[in-house]
Amino acid sequence: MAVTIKKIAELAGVAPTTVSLVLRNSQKISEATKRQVLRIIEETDYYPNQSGKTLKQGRTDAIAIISSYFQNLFKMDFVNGVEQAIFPTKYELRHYYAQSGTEGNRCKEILFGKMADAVLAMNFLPETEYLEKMHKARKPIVLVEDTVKGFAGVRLDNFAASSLAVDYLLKRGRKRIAIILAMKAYMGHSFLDERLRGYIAALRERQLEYSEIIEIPDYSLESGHAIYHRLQEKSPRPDALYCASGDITAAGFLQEAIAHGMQVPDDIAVMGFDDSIIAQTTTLGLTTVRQPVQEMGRAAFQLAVDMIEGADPQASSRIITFQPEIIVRQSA
Amino acid sequence: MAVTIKKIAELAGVAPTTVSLVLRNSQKISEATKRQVLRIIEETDYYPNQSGKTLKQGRTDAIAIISSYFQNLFKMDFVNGVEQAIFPTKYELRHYYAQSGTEGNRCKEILFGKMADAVLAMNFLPETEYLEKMHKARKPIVLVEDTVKGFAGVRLDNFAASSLAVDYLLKRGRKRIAIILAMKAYMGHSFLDERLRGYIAALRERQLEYSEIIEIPDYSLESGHAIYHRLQEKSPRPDALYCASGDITAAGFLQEAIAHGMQVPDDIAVMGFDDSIIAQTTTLGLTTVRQPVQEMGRAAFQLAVDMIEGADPQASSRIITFQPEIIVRQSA
DNA sequence: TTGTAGGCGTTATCAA
DNA sequence: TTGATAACGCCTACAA
Repeated sequence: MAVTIKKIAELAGVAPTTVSLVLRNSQKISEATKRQVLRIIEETDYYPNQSGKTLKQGRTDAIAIISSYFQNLFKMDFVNGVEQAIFPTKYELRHYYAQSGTEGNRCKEILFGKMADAVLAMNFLPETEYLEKMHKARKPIVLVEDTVKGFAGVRLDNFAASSLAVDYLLKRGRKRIAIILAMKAYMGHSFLDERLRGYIAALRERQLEYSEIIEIPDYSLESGHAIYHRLQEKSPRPDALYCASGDITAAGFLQEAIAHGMQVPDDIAVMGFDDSIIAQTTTLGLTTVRQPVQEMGRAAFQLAVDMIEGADPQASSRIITFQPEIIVRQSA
Repeated sequence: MAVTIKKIAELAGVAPTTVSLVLRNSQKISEATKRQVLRIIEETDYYPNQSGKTLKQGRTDAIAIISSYFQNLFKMDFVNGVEQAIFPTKYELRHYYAQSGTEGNRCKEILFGKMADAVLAMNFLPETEYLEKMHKARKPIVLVEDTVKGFAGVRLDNFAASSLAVDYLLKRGRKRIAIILAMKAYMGHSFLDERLRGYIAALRERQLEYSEIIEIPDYSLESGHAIYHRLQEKSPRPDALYCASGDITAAGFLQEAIAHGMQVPDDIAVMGFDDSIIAQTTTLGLTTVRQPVQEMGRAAFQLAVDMIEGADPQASSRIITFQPEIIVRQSA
């Protein structure tokens, strides 16, 4: 049998209430009693049972992060940010995986089943109907990357990101800029559509005629390799590659292009997206569009807390937009 | 007020017990009643409160992962493995951060406070006294990377890893092999000591006279850059670098060395450690010593479950050792 | 300053 | 096949 508050009370010759108050360092308890009780607690390795507490208080002091993939670099950086922010607080982080398509249901399970006080929804977009229901039930949910007007979320200004990238490449004297997109763009991820629209708008604004959209199946290294071969079909060939599909694909392209004797950036300039650790460690430094992912994680956590604690009635519909930034290295 | 099992019972015109049985799909309940109850559950968005369940059952069905850093690539891959293994089970994963030095206490808090049924202890080594106490209390704890005889853990055969690396480099005709180590090696991480001992033993066995230990403060990219400059002081210079400090430092060295016109691997061969995503994405492919980190994560989870469920009395002292493997790319 | 009592939502036991 | 009751460990009134 585990040590409970009752046993501590018994051993210390006080009532359970007293122990409870001591644990929360109440002013109402005399120093002598406190010392006595704390000694017993120390000796018996007593730690309060969290379920009892949770059940009574009706809250878990936990934040859930739900995603339909296990781990990738974006998530790693994001979680890193969340953990930094969460550590000094009373909250803890719980990770839940949800198979693609079942995420909305998982959210309900977690929030209604009191498995967490708030949810950070990564990389998927629950139907608006769901979101409405959550709002009505006052269940805090923060959307990450893909956001919906009227619901809390953190996002990058992906439109601006593409403008930045195009402008930078033009300034570097490039004339034929191709954009690389992962197919997923067409599977309901509005933030990827936004990158495409930003690219098109930027070209139009600058009155450029050349445009080229290269689609790859996913944002893997292999898809990056494939870009090199896809390029051989194109005429005229682009002189710059804007890998809106992420740093990994850019790194993959670099490997294949350089292995085939291409000069980067002279023959072709290459820009990545994200500024993940990959962009920092490619042998030829990768110029990239940076998203402040850790900050986004911290902000998402803060937003969740604001919703939980209800301090700020605006929080539940606040969308925090982060600005991208070009990190210049050698590849462009 | 949230929907509870009582309310469902009331709406369905049955007793709470019945609802509980329906939820667990008991054979004892008639199909008609089941259907009726399930309809109500569906309609009301009822999900069982986990704290109630936990409190009653005395278990959380959660596994905790505790570490004294937020996220890095090893942890990312490891967690990935754990999540793959955990998903199809009833368990869930909770992440806890513990400030360096406070990890043991955090373990107690988590296990005695019923915050999780088992702990995966990453990257730190609780004192043996602590471990004994946990054993006595039958609290499952699995050590990751650094293990202690008599207590459950997963580890890499780091000694063999160094032998493999040295042998590979010798076979490639290298004569002067230096090992790179992060200072942390001397802060109580036996698995890093083991890499050093493996290196020394391998050199001795092959009767090589040259040996060189280069210490860097940490396993960051910048420390990798610094290696290049440290090399300038050495005479004779090594013709091979075994970065036991990890892929990131190897990638850093590659950047700096190539930027300064060195030829890799002709002037100097470079081997990384881990085979993280970094090793795959350096522009010049990084030859490296692979640890099967995801498998280690899966194994750690399984070991934890075996301990929780008590199916295998040996589990609580089982150490699972994984074998390293050389992944050949271009840098060595 | 400390103690008593009741209930949070669930499940296990036993009875019907 | 279903229902009543008690209990898990804690916290919050309220009483002493």
